[in-house]
Amino acid sequence: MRRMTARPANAHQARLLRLLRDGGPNSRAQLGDQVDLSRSKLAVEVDRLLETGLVVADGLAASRGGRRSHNVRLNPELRFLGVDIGATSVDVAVTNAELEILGHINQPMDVREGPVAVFEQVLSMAAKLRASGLAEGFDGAGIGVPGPVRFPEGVPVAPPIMPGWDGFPVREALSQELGCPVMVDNDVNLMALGEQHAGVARTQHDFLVVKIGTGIGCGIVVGGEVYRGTTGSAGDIGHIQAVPEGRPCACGNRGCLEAHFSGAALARDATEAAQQGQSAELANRLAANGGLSAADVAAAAAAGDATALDLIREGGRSTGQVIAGLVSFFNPGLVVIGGGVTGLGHNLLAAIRTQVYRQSLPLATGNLPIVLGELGPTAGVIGAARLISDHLFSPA
Amino acid sequence: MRRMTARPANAHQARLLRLLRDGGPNSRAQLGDQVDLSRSKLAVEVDRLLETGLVVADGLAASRGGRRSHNVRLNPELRFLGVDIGATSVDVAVTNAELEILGHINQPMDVREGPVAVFEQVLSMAAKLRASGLAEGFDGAGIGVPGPVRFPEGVPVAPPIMPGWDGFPVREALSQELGCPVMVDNDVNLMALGEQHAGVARTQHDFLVVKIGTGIGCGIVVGGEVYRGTTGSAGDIGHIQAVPEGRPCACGNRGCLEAHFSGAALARDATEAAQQGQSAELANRLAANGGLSAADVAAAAAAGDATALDLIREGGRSTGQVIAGLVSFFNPGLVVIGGGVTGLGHNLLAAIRTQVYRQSLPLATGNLPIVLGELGPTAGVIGAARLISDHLFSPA
DNA sequence: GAACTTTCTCCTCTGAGTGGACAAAGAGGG
DNA sequence: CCCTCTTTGTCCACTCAGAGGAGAAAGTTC
Repeated sequence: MRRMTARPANAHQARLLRLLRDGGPNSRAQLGDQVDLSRSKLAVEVDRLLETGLVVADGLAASRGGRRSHNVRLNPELRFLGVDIGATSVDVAVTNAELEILGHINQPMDVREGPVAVFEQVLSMAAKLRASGLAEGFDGAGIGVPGPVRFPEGVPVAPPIMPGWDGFPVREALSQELGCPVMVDNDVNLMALGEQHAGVARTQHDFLVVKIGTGIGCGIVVGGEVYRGTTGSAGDIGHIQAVPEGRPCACGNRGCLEAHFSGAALARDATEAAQQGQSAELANRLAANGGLSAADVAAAAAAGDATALDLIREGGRSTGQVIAGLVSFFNPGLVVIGGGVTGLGHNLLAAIRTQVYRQSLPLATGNLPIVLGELGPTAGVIGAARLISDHLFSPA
Repeated sequence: MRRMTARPANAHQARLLRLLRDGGPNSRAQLGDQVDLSRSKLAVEVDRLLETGLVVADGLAASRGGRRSHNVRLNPELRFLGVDIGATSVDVAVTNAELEILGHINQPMDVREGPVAVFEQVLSMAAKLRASGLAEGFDGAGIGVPGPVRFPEGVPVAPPIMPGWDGFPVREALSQELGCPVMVDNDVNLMALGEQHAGVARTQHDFLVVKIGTGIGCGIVVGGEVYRGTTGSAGDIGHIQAVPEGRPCACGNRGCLEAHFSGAALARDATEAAQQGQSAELANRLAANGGLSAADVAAAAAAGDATALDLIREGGRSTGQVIAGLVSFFNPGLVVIGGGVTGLGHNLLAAIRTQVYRQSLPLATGNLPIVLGELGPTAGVIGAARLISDHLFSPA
């Protein structure tokens, strides 16, 4: 199949495409209710979209008491590629234009191997999805990387945990390989977009998404739009001081949040505790696996291990301490906790909530939900698809 | 004079009014260069604005090598009232439509006396300005209060330092009294608007303004617009923890920034130091004035008093600690320090800078100016005038 | 089968906006 | 002083987006 290259010609068409993306097949009449255009003008724009092939007829809908309506929908052959590069694994997924996941692969990986090796892996994963018949090609791709990005150019800048990626033209390179438009963003921002599109943040305009994985980052959404900051490093909260004179951090300071609580820090602390004989449960797991991960701590806590629970509570306290400051400052309508450590579940959440509600003022916390993300590992790839579709479904 | 009641009829007219506000008198040709409209359309809109009386002809400009242009300008008889209510004083100013201050009064006051008493004072100050011939009436007024505001309604909510104001219909009441449109906002947000309009932040889109006065607050500007948060309490950073297990705060917690550094905290610490004989300089001033203020500390530091300097440095360190976190999170392009304690000047600034540059990552601080506000006590009233003019100069 | 609903199309009308022609007013050179 | 060039401002004809109404098409309900 030839890939679509058409783009909406004006703001109305862009608006219609997004409505069809978010609301599925729709009749002209239903679209008209949402879009504040006369029926005649609406018909003209829909017809033009049909001509471009971005939108296709989708049969007759059931009657609502009168003439049955002719539905239209986004072309079901459109395909987006969503890529979420983490510190230690990659997610690649194919979606249709309505951002439904048609196929999803996760593989372990190490970003520190550099862009060339990682790209090869991503492309072979994409090829695999294509070979399985899910897509003949891609109309657009979104990709998230675990570090700051100069967004307009789609280039990582000074990423601490991904040496070798600084200045690598991710957007340009991937666009060449795939032959389609590409947008690049920070992985946390994509997670925020994902939760906004299909998760817990669907109705929110101003919210935060705190992703606790190998590192810690925060996605910021202001007025429904992702806020990226002046140099693309907004939300980089891993190095905010959580514990004065605390543990030394790779950044050179002491007491950074990331040094006290993150997938890596938790594994380290659990290993120490096991080695010092503080927990038989953790020691057993250490012996069995030759190492400990956040998942081991979660399992131990679930099994009632007090040491594991303490580690989680202490981490939640540090995290809550930092989030409390952000809540006072930003006054969000929602805080979403996500990332690898969400396996720690409600123990973690409870510790964070306690700290935030204690430290922030009532006006800011009064009606503030603090919840776990709803989409788990798919948040990133859905956000990636959303990113590129927002780009493509905007006036040329 | 009859007050203007006209409003721009469309976005073009609003745009033109703002250009004239920010750029002063202008010819049609110059306006056309900035506005991306054909000369014919532009002429039509300018003519309509002339008809409303919002804009008036302003004679001929010098030739630029051809026919001389007919300048137009905002009606020079338009008057805005800017009111900045602080914790311990009020500023009231009159501006023209170009937001130039024509008259400015400052008087001591105590917000805790409640809205009725404060309103009376504000109205008598406004009457005084009017009586001096600066205005025959007001076309709009902006007013700032030292606490969170439900912005759309113009009503303070749960303001900690201003009991009695909770839910008081400031906008409605002032509008009735003055007979003109009124907008209400947090005093810190107005300071940010002021510095954006006429101060150090003129070219910035994303920046923070930290106001250190009786309390501490932060104005947040995102994409050129003030961000107010979900419940209007965004920027309320006074109760972020700066010192773990630090001084008890009125809010019930310990170690809040405001408990360690603010006009009130500084006066308290200086008094303690003086009483304990740590500083002869401060003790002298205490004896002379019967009390100490931030200004005394500034004077003592300027005179070389080591204790005063230490107090300032320590306060700057705490403030810098909190700002460092905000910088990591928000990645602003500029941080402005303002409010009463800016009298402490460069000693304070240096301490803040040191702490921020040490604690935040290079990508966020690399090109980040941290500067004192440029407008001093006029920032608030200019911001107030800007607030109402933004409101009036937007499509009806 | 009649009356009422809903959907969609077609046609006419309005008003925003463009762009070109032209007039007005000045600068500068020979 | 006159001619040419430049800039500014006005007028007018033309295009196109969009609104809104009439009416056809297709169903439902009684």
